[in-house]
Amino acid sequence: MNSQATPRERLLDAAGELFYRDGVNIGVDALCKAAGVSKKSMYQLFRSKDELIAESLASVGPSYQQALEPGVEDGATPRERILAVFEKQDLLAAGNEFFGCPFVSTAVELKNPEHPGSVVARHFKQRLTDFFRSELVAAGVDDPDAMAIQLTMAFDGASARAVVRAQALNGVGVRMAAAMLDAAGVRAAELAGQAR
Amino acid sequence: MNSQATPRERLLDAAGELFYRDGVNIGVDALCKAAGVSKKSMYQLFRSKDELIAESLASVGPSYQQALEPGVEDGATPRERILAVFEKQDLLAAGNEFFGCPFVSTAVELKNPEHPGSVVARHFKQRLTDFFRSELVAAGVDDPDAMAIQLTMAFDGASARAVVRAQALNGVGVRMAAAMLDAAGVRAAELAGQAR
DNA sequence: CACACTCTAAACCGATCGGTTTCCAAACAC
DNA sequence: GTGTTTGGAAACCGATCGGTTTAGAGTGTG
Repeated sequence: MNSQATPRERLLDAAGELFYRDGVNIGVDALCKAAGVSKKSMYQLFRSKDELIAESLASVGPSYQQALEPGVEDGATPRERILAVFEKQDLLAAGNEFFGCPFVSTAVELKNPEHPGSVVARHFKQRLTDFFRSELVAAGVDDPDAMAIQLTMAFDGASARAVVRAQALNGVGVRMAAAMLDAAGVRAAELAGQAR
Repeated sequence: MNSQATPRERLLDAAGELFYRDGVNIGVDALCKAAGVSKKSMYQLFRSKDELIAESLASVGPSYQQALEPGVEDGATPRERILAVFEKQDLLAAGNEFFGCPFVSTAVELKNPEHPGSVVARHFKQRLTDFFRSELVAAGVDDPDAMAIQLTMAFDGASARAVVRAQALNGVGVRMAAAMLDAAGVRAAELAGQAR
């Protein structure tokens, strides 16, 4: 295992997984047991369970983002780069370990928008919208702000569908995004922001 | 209050509200206290808390649906009837008592798709898709099934946005649905399934 | 060696969890 | 009147909640 990782790393890893899989209401005893860390250590490293929720969400955030967004070096078109996000979501949702977007799920479970975990969730959702927006600007669409918001909503709606139906998406998210890009004039053939 | 309602009705009402506002992890003690019903009565009326979750969700379902969907007698066009759903969602999300679609929230919190509450959630989400589909058929769109699914995802994505951002939607959901209808050729002027 | 530091294991705290039981008052039957 | 039923108040059950504390093993450093 990762027994040689520091207690903090083990806690953040276990928390990221268990809060996602079982919900934020899982007990700290089970959490510490899974992480192989004593409660004393946990409460030395984190002020409270709420803080651990927020920090673990912030720690899984970048990797979740990296799992969705294509790397900067990928020379694909904006359309392809945007659709790649929905294709990766399609893959994630097809697994039986999918419980929705961790940021949305956490915000939904916490209910309180001022909870530190909700603040982290808000931040990472904005980053996805920002990614869409920058690609849409490169594609030269008319209203990249509105379109980026709509793509984010399509993304979260697809997530919700996979959770509620407990089924794979089978491309419905990808096709929805593709239809939206079609309607906005972001064709497959055209290159990023360039004529011909 | 509704003290003259039966204990069952009081329980379902209180459960529908508290499970939504505080999450399904709220305790049965708090629930019974809010309903003015003893735990003994509750466990005579419902086999378990899980069953109460499912039955209360099923009991609020129709009213939530009725709050969103226009009545059958409303002589509006399919486009207007579909957009009316998003406009009512916009109103709901503007209130400070909005915590997302109760069906999606419950499914997300329960995690287990076989939980009776998850089954109820699945059922009511399908009914919204069915409503969209029947309107799209009336509007004569090419692929009403796919479009109904996409509108449902737009709806749930808008819900997620309102929750994560803890803000009103300010029409972003309505505009997204309108854009989708535009792209599908469901114009404001045309009447239901009739050539001019 | 002694000392300091970090860490786990586990007991402990009061509160609450889902669920059961006892007791008793009010409402009903006849 | 005497039953019977309904249902609320509250005690009770073992388990778990978030959080604190004690004890002691392990790992340095000097």
